Amino acid sequence: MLALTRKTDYALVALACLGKHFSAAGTGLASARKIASEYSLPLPLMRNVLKQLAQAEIVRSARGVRGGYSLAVDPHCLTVIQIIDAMEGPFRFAPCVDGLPVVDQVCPIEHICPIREPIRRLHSSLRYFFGQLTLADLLAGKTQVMLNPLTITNT
Amino acid sequence: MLALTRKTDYALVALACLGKHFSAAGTGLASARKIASEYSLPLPLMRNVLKQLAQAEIVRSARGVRGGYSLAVDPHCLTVIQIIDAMEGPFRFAPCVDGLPVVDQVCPIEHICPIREPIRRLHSSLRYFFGQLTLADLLAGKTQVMLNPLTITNT
DNA sequence: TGCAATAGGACTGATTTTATACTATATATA
DNA sequence: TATATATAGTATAAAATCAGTCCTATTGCA
Repeated sequence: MLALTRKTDYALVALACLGKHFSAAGTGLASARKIASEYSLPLPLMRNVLKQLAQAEIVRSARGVRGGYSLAVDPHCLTVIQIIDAMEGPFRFAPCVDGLPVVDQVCPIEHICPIREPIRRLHSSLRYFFGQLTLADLLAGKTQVMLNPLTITNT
Repeated sequence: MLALTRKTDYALVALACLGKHFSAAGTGLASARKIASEYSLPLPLMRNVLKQLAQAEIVRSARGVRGGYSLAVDPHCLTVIQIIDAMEGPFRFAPCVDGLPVVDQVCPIEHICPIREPIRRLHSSLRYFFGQLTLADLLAGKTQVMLNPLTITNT
């Protein structure tokens, strides 16, 4: 299904929450419990999501009683593709897209596949698009993100 | 996972195959067996894929000995979103996107969700993008499809 | 120093995707 | 008209992914 998973969804919520209170001083610590309750999301799930984001070094974690998570990077530098990659594994538009971890193996019919090139281009375009889009863009409430009417040029 | 399923992948291959031989006269009949063997894809799968495309009236079917499938619509009019919708159910960028069949129910926190609006906009943008993109675009080997550098306008 | 609150890691159950099989129906052709 | 070949529909099994739970380790604080 060409859709984000629920975990990625939760990750965006959590990061949006942490991002709101972000400053250069590195403030904005919040526990999984706090975030989950603030948005009425299941706590165990939110825990897993934040753990995964910590492993990807998108958030920093602090253990212990007054522990929690905080953004490890500036929201202007954190792109949606990084978040997707962290939560779902490397983004791929289709099963057959080349790039690091191809699902099974190399496509056995790549030399005659009629959709290989178009798929490859769409993959690149989408990856570029989500690689440009930052958490800060999402956070700016008045931000209108738009894909321009697509350009089709004969080259 | 933000990716097309394998079935959609196969559907694109099949449609590309049928589209190559498309003409106003409505030629280009090919059986599931022929398409599967031409691209070394599992026959039972290709059967299911074509059945689904037939139910969505994207291809026409002809039973019997010299039967098979042919495109039911001009490749210039068949959009990628139609193909995705037919194979995977209505496209949605995230689980929480509104539009017809929301996954479970209405989002219980929509009034405070920090990512609702951005997600909604991305969903619309992507849907528009894939709704503009036709099979003919994919088929034209020299077609370069590009998302323009995204535009962020403060409104 | 014990307790309560926190993150970390491993594990399990549920859902979706992928793939196959079987039966029924239609149809061209020998 | 018998037969071979095709789609239509339905059911089901296997695999992969996703969603959710449980237990352990760490740490601040009374």
